[in-house]
Amino acid sequence: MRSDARKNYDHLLSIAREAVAERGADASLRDIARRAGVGLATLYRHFPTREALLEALLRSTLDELAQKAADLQSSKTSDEALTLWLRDAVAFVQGYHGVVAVMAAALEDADSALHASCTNLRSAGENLLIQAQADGKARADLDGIDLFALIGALGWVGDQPAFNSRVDRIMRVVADALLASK
Amino acid sequence: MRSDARKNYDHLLSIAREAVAERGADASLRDIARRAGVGLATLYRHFPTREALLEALLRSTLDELAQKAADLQSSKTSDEALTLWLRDAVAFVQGYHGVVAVMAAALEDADSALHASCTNLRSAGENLLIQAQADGKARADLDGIDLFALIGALGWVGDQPAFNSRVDRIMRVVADALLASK
DNA sequence: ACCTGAACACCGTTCAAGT
DNA sequence: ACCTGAACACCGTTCAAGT
Repeated sequence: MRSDARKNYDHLLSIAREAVAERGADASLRDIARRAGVGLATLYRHFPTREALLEALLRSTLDELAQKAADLQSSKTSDEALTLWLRDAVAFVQGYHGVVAVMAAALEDADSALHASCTNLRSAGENLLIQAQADGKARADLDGIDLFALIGALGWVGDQPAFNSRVDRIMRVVADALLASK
Repeated sequence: MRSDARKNYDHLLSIAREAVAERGADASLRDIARRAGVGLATLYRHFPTREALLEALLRSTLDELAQKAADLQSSKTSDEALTLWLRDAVAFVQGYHGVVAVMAAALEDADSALHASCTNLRSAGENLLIQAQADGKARADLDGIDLFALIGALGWVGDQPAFNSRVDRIMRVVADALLASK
């Protein structure tokens, strides 16, 4: 990449980070380009789709979250690991309004720029779930996608101003449900 | 209302019903007016806000759902009533993409056209929850707003194509969590 | 190789002008 | 009393033209 292009790329990404934190996953791309002082087509050149932009923004965080699952798995009991990771995953999802809907779509769309990161994340959570199930600590009738859906649902709850203050409590209810013996 | 106005009103409402069923709660108002063969300002005259349109669309269904809660309360045991009503509420929410986010906002906004219907619905569910709690059949650490949030969360799950097939299962998990003894 | 401005086809919302 | 068309300020996406 040419150095002027690199500079635009980095600057766009940092402006986009602010915009997505403020406005959520469907922040105006036009506005991001404008605030970055760059032509709109330049944004499209670097990030051909919204998913590509979000992927560049979130990849490292998503990878860390997946890594965290592996770490917990080797350092905690399976039920603790699942509970603690759920808390981390929900905390992440809370940080970016609406991003989890995009991630849910990416899970099914192999062409999405976010597909690999999301599949990786699903798989990381799935491993925790499987271990807890094998230990008889988690409900046997759920899989990794259900776990992803539950995290997404908690993200949605947190995105609603009316419910935002209740996320922690509702998350505990969900955690209890996951870890029920049924 | 003049008879030509009444005709426009009714026709707009029936077109809007189709559009919202197809496209969800943020269906294009412009498109609704166009399909109804009416000027856009005519739509705004009859329904000054999107909430006003949704209210006209959903009021009777929402009232029925609240009534259903009362019926179940007097005909079933408290835990059965809560489970059955949850199922109905989730089925409703599934029918209209994104509508539950608007309803969540309306719960907090006393000026919203949907405020009364949503408060009424929350209150109906709350009664079922309180009864079940009094019978020691439901978790004591949740209230009517939490119940509303859980229904909304299940609506969100159903709105994601990747998760849609899992709604019933996840709803059962939530129901079990609600009815846990904790 | 990279960038820009303008174009196209959409929105929601408001308002002056018509009957 | 009711309706319409046009205007305004936004979108996302694409593409010819510039350096």
